[in-house]
Amino acid sequence: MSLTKREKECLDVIRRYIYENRLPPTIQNICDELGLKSKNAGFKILTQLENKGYIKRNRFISRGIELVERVEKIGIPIVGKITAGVPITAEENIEGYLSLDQFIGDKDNYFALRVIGDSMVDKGILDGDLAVIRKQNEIFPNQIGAFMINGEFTLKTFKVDKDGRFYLKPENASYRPIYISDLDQFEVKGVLKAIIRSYGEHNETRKY
Amino acid sequence: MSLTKREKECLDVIRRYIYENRLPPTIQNICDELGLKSKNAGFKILTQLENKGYIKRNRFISRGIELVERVEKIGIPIVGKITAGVPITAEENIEGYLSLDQFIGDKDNYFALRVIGDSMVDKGILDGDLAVIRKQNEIFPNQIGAFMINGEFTLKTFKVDKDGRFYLKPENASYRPIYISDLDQFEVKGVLKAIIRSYGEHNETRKY
DNA sequence: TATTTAGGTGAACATTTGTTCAGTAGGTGA
DNA sequence: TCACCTACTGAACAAATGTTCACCTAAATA
Repeated sequence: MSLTKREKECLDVIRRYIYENRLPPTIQNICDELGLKSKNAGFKILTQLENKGYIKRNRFISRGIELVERVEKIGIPIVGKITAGVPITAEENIEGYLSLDQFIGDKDNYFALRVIGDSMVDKGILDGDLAVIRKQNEIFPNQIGAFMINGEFTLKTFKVDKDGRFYLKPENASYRPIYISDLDQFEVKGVLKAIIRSYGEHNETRKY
Repeated sequence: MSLTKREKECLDVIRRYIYENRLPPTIQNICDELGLKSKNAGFKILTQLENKGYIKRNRFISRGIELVERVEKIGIPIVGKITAGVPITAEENIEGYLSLDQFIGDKDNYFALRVIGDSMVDKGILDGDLAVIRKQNEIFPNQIGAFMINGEFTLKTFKVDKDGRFYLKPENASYRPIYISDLDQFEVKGVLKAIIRSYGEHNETRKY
C-alpha cells in the first residue's frame, strides 16, 4: 500500500530520530518534528502507518514504535553509483542504509559502498561486497581506501613507490596500477574499515 | 572502575531489554526485572552505572539510557573456539556479540564464527573474518556452511559428487576435499549468510 | 565503636505519554 | 450537492515516567 506525502514525512522523521537518538521517538517528538500542534494528528498518522504495515507498535510501552522495513534504513548510508561532483552521501547516491552498531559514536563519518568488479579479489573483496568506509581526506600507504580519480570513484590500495610517487594498486594481477600525476584530479574519500558480504538463497534443489 | 554484583545485574537487564525490545528500558522496567519495589533503587543504580561510565543517560527523554560499551554485546553471539560436544552458543564458546540489525526478526537463529585459517580464501573468506551463520540442520549442495565433523568445527562448501557422495570442499587449491563416510560423526550446524571483515588501524607512519 | 557504603522502601511530585472524543477545513468523486 | 477522505486543532484524562526527599538495614571499614 502506498504512502501519502505526510505519512512518508512521518516515516522519515521516525527514521531520523532513531538514527540520531538510538531509540524510537514519542508521539510528541514526531509532532514537534512535523510541526503539528496536536498529538492526536501524529497519533493518527502512526495508526495509518501501522495499518499499512510500515511500522509495528507496542501499545503497552512508550516509544513503542518499530520500523517494519529492514532496519538497514537507520544506519549508515550505502552508496551505490557515485555521481561525480556530487557529495558522496547526497541523496541520489544512496542505495540504502546499513545498521552496524559497531560504529556507534561517530556513525556520521561512515558510509558504505557497493563493490563493483573484481579488481580487489586478491584481498578477498568480491563483486557485490559492501565496503564500509570511514570518511577522511588522508590515508596511510598500504591502506585500502575509496578514491575519486578523474571523476571516477574507486576502491583500491594506496601505495607509494620508492621514488615517492603515489599509485593505486588493484589487488588483482590482471589489473595495472594507476599512477597519480599532478594532472589528475585526485581525492582521498575515505579508508576501508570493513567488508560485509551477504549470501543469498540457495540455487540447488535438494537439501541434505 | 569495577562493578558491584547488583550493578552488573542491572547492566545485564538493560542489555537483555534492548535485545528483546529494540529500545532501552524505563527505570520501572529495570526495577521489575531486578525485583525492586521502589523506582528509586533502580534510579540510584543507574546513577552509579553512569558515574562509572558504563552507560550514558539523556535526562531529558524517557528511556534515555545508552550503553557505552560497544553494542556488539546486544546482538548475535560471536563464537570463538568451539568446544566439541558443547552447544555452539554455550557461554564458554562466546567471544563477543555482533549487532547486525539486518537479521532482526529471527536473531536467535544466528551466530557468528571467527574464521581461522586460509582454507576458504578462493571464495574471499580470509583468516580472521567473521562468518555469520544461520542455524539449520540441512543444507543445499554448493552452499557454504558450518559443520561439525569428528568433533571438529569447520566452515566449508558442501558438495555432492556424481556418485551421490557428500564431501566438504575447502575453497583453496592447497587443501583436499573431506569426504564424509558413514563412519564419520557429521553434523550440519548452519549455513553461511554473511561475511564481515574489519580493517584495523594503519601500520605505516606517513599519511598523505 | 562510629561511620561509611551498597542496597534497599515509600511517598510525593511535576511532566510526559498514549489515547479518546469532539470538532474544523479543504479537496475529490459520485 | 452530498458523502468521504486527508489533515489537522483542542481539550481532557489515566497511567507511566523521572526525580527528589526522608528514612531503613546489613555489612564492611576506620
